[in-house]
Amino acid sequence: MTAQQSRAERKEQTRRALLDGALKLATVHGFSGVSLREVARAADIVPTGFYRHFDSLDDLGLALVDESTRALKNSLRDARRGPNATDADQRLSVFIDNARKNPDLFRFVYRERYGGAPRIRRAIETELRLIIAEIAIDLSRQSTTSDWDTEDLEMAADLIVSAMLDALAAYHTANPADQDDVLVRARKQLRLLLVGVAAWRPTRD
Amino acid sequence: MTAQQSRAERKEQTRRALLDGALKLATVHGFSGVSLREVARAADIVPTGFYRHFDSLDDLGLALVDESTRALKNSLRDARRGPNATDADQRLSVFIDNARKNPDLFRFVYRERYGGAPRIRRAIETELRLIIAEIAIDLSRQSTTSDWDTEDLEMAADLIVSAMLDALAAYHTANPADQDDVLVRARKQLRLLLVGVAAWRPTRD
DNA sequence: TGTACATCAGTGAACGCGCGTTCACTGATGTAC
DNA sequence: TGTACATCAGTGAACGCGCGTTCACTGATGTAC
Repeated sequence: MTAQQSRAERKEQTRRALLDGALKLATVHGFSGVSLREVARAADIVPTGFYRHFDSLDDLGLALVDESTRALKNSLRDARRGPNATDADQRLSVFIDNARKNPDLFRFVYRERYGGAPRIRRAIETELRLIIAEIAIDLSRQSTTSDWDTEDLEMAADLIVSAMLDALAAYHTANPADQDDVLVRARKQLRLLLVGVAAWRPTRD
Repeated sequence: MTAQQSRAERKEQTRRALLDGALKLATVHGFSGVSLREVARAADIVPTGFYRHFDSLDDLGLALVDESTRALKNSLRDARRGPNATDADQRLSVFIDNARKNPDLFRFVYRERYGGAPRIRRAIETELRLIIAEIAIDLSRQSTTSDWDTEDLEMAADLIVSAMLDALAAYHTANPADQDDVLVRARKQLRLLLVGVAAWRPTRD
């Protein structure tokens, strides 16, 4: 071996370039508007070289689902574990700061959640359900939810996750001058949701 | 004039067939995955005939934004005006019943809201803002919101609209056996939101 | 360390296909007189 | 009511283009001895 990088290392680099290129292109016209040839071009390989890395664009999309939902999960965990994690405003700030570091990944989640191809939509829905379950467990530690069952905890967690994704979408859409307003609104929304959780009582129906 | 229908009437019929065909095709791979030729085929005209009705697929898409957001607005109005409109559960039932009558139209709204082409996304966002403003006015009539300003009313209305769209998406995705569970959850979510609105207090920040 | 062979990431030509759009057209519907 | 002309929804051929996928290939990297 004479090169600085092994064959495997360079293959991995190309794979990353394909993933990054596809993610970037997906922000323009959505993932289903991305072509294999475009992605190959972005990664500086010939179209046929794509197949050394993925069986199809759909497969690459599923890899992006993995990466993007992992990033989302980690950001939400961070938000719950950071300093002052008991303060909803602080939590939102940590989450948004994280999301800002890799906007394309987060955009991928909320865009493809409903807008994508069936396989990708389903994969995202599955991952979101896991994230929701995690947040539900977190909610169950609050004193006001001691008599809630799992289903109710998840319905509240679902509301929180969707609201955060919507807030992120609004944040990305707003022009820079309005982004602070979007954050203020998102903060109020999160507070309203938590107030709702504190006041809501399960009913028998 | 010898025919049963005037030229204008038949043109209008073809236009409808184009809109309906495009809407149906959009449920499969999203509106940006729909081709002009497919749409023409669905309406039983030759591809070039399309241009007698729309300048481009994007223009047809904007017409669909109009129709779908109008349907959404009307359903939400219905829900607020029906019998027992003071009962959140009743409201949700009316809304879902309406939505069930034309699932493709409502699906178009939540899919293209984030997943669509830029012009379409922007058009939907504009229409949703109007709907949110309408609901905000409605919220302002509740006694608990007497000291809220417009911005706060809209942040709550925003939360309600997004939650309803998410609930609809979940409803459409669920297999028939689970759809009732989805409705139960949506009902609880709406109640939680309204409890939140009743308990939330504007803060000065 | 040197040689012979295997692996395999990326190449490049070629294919058939559906796409959006142009253009000149047809023939039924509509209008003026 | 009848005739002559205008309108215009839909036609059909043609175009150049980017697409996904096949295939046999090259040459650098890796491995066995």
